[in-house]
Amino acid sequence: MAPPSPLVKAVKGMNDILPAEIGRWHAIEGAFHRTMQRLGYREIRTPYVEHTPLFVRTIGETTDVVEKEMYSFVHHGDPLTLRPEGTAGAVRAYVEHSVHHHEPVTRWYYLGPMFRAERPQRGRYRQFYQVGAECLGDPGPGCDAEMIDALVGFLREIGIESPDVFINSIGGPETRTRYKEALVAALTPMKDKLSPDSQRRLATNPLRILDSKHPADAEAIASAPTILDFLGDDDRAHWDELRRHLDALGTPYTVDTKLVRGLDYYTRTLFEIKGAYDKLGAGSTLLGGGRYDRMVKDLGGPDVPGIGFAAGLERLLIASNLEVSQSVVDVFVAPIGEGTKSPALVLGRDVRAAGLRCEVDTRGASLKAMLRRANALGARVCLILGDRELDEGVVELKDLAGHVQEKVARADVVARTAAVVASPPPEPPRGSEAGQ
RNA sequence: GUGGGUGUAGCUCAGCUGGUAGAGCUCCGGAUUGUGGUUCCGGCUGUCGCGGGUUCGAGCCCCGUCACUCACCCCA
Repeated sequence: MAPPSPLVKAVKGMNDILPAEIGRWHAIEGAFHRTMQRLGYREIRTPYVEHTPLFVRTIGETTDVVEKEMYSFVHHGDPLTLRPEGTAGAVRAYVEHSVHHHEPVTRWYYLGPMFRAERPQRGRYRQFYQVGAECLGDPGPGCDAEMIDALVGFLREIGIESPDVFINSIGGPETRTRYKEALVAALTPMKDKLSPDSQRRLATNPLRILDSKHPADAEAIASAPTILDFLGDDDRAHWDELRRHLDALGTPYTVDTKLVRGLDYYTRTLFEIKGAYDKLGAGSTLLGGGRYDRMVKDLGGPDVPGIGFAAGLERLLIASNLEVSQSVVDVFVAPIGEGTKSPALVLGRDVRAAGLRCEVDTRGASLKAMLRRANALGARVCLILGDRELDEGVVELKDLAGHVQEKVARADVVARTAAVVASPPPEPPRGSEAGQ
């Protein structure tokens, strides 16, 4: 291997997605577009860079994301940050454009890169891609149930066998305050036994202790009070109705009273979907979301509730077993001889005008090399154009899957090529292995 | 940020109790002056991650460092 040169080395945690893999990305992104559009969501694209205080305010000052994972910098005196998640920017846009004046309910989805300076791991990168959506203006819980149900359908559609839904409610601010007090009261006596992280969180962010996987915390977590017991009447009614809707939709779920999130803006409904444990290892959370009824108002907007979710595309890619075609072109044009290059270019353009994908080889390579490349590109048809064919006004049309070749008049070539490309490939010759 | 594992050709990897590098795949060419995918033959690519140490001699042992990776933390 060449000596490592910083010039040709991607930044840690940021990687290239090469054309060989892009087909799978397109497949999942396409399924996501379709899923969300069927639900009446429209795509929004917000900047990758926002003012730092937007994230500090919405995500929370004491969260790990804000404390140590943001790519922040000062540009001409402005504190700016590469977005670590999508909700803050979407809500900022909602408020900035006074969208609530135009419509009572707003359904937006997005997809794109996010940035967090974490230690890279399987399905976890510093520049990573999320798909997500926000529904603003509907307090739920019908909206919540519909979103969860649709996401289960989406995951199944991209080949994730049995997604597991986990839900919880952390109520509103009053519920949370009362619960926090009770939790701190319950855990303080056993503070010495807690992990160092959890001891610190007892003061800063006690809810997060519930999420700890540290063995030292297991006992404390098991004995901790359950937030569902602290829900106020309204929160309780919201929670019960969510469960009724999910039952009506036939969406299986598990109540997980220990489910909390690392972002501070959530209220009431929280959900998480896991799956493909064998492929993802520790990071088997495919998707997470929840309600954030106070964020719009906190940012100076109207008192409008919201709910949203985000999923990591890299993880969906790992979890999904979608197979996609590796074919790059349908047709390959192979000119033989200098004088055939121009006619080959014209032929290629004519073929493309019929809607076919086509590469013209003007390297001047041998016919053998060109056919090899046609094969490697997954072309169905190779159009061979030499001086002989040019003189006769014909093209040799080779069906690479059928292993047959025919001489076709130049005027008929495009139509004939389209017909061959559209025809099913013949059965493999007997004696060859049955394909899987 | 913490802990473990791994760094040998473009890719996947072998390399014995230390004796100055190999296979398969890919790619290129030939067998077929103009016919792929199969077959046969041939060929290209390496500061063995980097730096230092031990040794007559290090891909192999020791130290450091960097990168990758897995787990923790956290999150999608």
